[in-house]
Amino acid sequence: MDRSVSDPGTGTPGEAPAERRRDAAATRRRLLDAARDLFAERGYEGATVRGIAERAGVNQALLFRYFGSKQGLLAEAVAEDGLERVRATPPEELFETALRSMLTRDADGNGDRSLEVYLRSHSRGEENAGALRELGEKYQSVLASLSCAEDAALRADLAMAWLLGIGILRTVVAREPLASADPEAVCRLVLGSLDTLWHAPEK
Amino acid sequence: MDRSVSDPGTGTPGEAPAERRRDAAATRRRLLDAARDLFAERGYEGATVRGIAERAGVNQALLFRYFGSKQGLLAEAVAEDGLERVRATPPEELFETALRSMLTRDADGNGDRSLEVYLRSHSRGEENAGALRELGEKYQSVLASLSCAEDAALRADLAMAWLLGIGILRTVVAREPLASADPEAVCRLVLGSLDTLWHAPEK
DNA sequence: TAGCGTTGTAAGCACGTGCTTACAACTAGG
DNA sequence: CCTAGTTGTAAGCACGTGCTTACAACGCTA
Repeated sequence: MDRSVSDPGTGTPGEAPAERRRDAAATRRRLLDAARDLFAERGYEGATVRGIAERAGVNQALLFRYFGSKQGLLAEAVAEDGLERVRATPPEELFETALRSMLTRDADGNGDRSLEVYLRSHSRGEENAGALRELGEKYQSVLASLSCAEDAALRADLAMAWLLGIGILRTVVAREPLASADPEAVCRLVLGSLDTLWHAPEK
Repeated sequence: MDRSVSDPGTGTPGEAPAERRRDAAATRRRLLDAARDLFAERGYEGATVRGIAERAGVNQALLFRYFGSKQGLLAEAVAEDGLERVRATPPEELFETALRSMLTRDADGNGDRSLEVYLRSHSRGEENAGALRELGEKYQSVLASLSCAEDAALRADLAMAWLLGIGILRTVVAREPLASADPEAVCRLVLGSLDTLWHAPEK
């Protein structure tokens, strides 16, 4: 994983590690970034290895050299981006953070696309379910901690379902008025209803 | 399959139109049914024309004779099943009806799969978005009539998002405990939170 | 500078896909 | 019975896919 590179000699010895013409670590990164974007935009099946390699500006054979398979690439991309956010966000903020990332178009290009990747990569049977399973379970356990009801896990699933559904309607169906709605307005509506979900009596 | 044949000619002349050995209308039906099921189970891209024809017990060339293309088949299947339900269900019952159909495994085989088809057929760009657009808009306009807020359409989108998200988590991710949860318990939680959604103040 | 492992490249393989075509088998109308 | 149109069938085409392989270009080390 760490494939770190040392200073090639004549390059500036400072922080900027002087562009190399042949840099395995750099092409790995480019592939990872391109994969994350394309998986989010077109789904796992819709994103082709040729497309990913092209967006990364890299020969497609290198994709298989560094990640073994398309699934391997997905697994590494999800593990890197998705799990990182879940780990770094306080539980009580996770839902709203994820919701906002779903609602914010990637104007500058970088938001967290991990949930979009998640929801669009479950297509083919259970082939790559393994890679996504861990991310889903992380979300579930964190969200479940927000309700003290006995069926907290079920409520967490329902919350995540809403997250994914909103993602679908926005990014793949492009449904109006949701797609262009003010994120604040959506947050207000969703978070209000979610409060009811968390605190509803057990039976 | 069973393609049993009765005697043509001497058959019962009553209402039952005596099975014919070559029956265009019947094979159209079989194709339509098989398509609805497979689109729901594997998604539009995951369902192959060969798979559909096989499940229907029909030569795949006939699929193209009767429906022109895979997209034509999808359009007709969605129009027949999905639109019919929206038209036949009272507005105030539509959400719960759809939710229950999402939560009820097709033990006997026939439930309404139109929403599953909807959520799993938006994959490739906007190719077949046309066929699905009408169904989505129908749901939206009916659900929007349940709230008298100015942003009723947005709230309808959010409600439908929840529906689709629950479908994803249940049928494609197979997430526990949601997948095996008691439909009644899920309905109670979701409908309660949805009530908050419909009646939340505008700002 | 010579050698050698690492990085990048081009071409292609095997397979699955949606769809077409040429033809046989059946049915209905005369 | 004969003929014409309808229904069913088998084979295949063109293309896109994930993945492999054989090879060239490069850069570090000795």
